[in-house]
Amino acid sequence: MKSTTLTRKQEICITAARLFKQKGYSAVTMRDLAAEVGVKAASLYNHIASKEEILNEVIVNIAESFTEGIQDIRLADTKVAEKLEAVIAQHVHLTADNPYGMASLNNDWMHLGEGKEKYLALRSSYEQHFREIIKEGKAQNVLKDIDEEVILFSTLGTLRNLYLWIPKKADLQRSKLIDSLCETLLKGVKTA
Amino acid sequence: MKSTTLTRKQEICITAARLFKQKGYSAVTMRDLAAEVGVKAASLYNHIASKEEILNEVIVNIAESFTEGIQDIRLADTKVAEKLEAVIAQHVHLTADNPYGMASLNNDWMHLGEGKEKYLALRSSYEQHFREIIKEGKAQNVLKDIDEEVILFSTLGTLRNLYLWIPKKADLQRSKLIDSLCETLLKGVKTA
DNA sequence: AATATTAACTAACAATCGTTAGTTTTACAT
DNA sequence: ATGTAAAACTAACGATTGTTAGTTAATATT
Repeated sequence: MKSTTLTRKQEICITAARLFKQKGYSAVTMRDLAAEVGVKAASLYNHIASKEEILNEVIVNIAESFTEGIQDIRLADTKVAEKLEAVIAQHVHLTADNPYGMASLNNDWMHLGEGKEKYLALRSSYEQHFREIIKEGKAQNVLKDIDEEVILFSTLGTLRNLYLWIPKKADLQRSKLIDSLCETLLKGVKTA
Repeated sequence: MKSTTLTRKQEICITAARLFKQKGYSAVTMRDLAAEVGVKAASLYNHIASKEEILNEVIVNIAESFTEGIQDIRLADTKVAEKLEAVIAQHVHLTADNPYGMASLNNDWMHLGEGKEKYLALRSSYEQHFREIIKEGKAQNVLKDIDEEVILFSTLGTLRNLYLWIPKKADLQRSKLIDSLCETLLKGVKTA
């Protein structure tokens, strides 16, 4: 049943993510969502088990992409500087592909039920991989001797907010954006 | 009636901000809030007019502090580099003084009713002042020729997330944090 | 001590919430 | 054409929402 056209369930989840970004998970009712899909609320339950399952669907997939991606980057046989650029590039790409989902991931993860532990584990793992790359950079003297946590959260802080302005700057090409972010985010922490 | 001890209304708003950070405005019920204050839900209405008024109280005050602050910074008779550092320092101070309120400001402003326009105007004004400082910096060749919007949102992205990790790093002194952030955020965009 | 004000309480309201049950329509394979 | 399964519908449920009404206890003022 793999198809190029969207499953109804996928359509529901994509629409839900867009609404979640606008008002937050708790403020979006199943009737809101149904109206946006063009259907009555009860009909949604032919495709999904609960409101919470939608949130899971929206968040966990992205979280997995991020964590798997940064793991590959970290283990790759490349220089630290390239790894850092690759992390930034991954953030731009995944965010541009799904800015609404990123909003949910950032703001509504606490409303996950069963999946919350899994999400938190993925996020923790992501941050740990990032930290290790930074440590490697400092050990090789590629990065300045700035507090690791400051580097980590300063960089992540910017990257996690990408979802807020990538949609506004549709004209801004990804490659240009990645270059600018590398310049802005990395020049302050690199030694050379 | 000015007093050093907290008004009951202030206590309610402070408690509310803490809950809003944990679960978001929509997911916090008046009964949740009342229980946390140690009172029944109906009693809250002896001090506040509505749930929405609490959100207004929480958000608009901070937004005003930010906008007034950056206006003073911009108009001050100091070098651009010092202005940028002052902006970062203000963010650290206001966030450390009220991390819960900052969370509401970032995530729940869309649930403002009557006060939403005012908030949006304040935010727009804040960003405009920031942009002007950046323009000044580029004109004086203090800042590199990077897209203004990238500089603005990259820096703001980090600063707006401060509320998430300042509470976790209580040991990290403000002055040290400000120095690290100036180094991390500004070295990438400054010419020298 | 008597009075007025503040702030707590109980009880309940209308509205809306996520969700379920039961039924009808739609679409497709035979 | 007929039968079957997917997906839409209407109606309603119990729970919870923000809020109001009416009342009582505590505090301050006279």
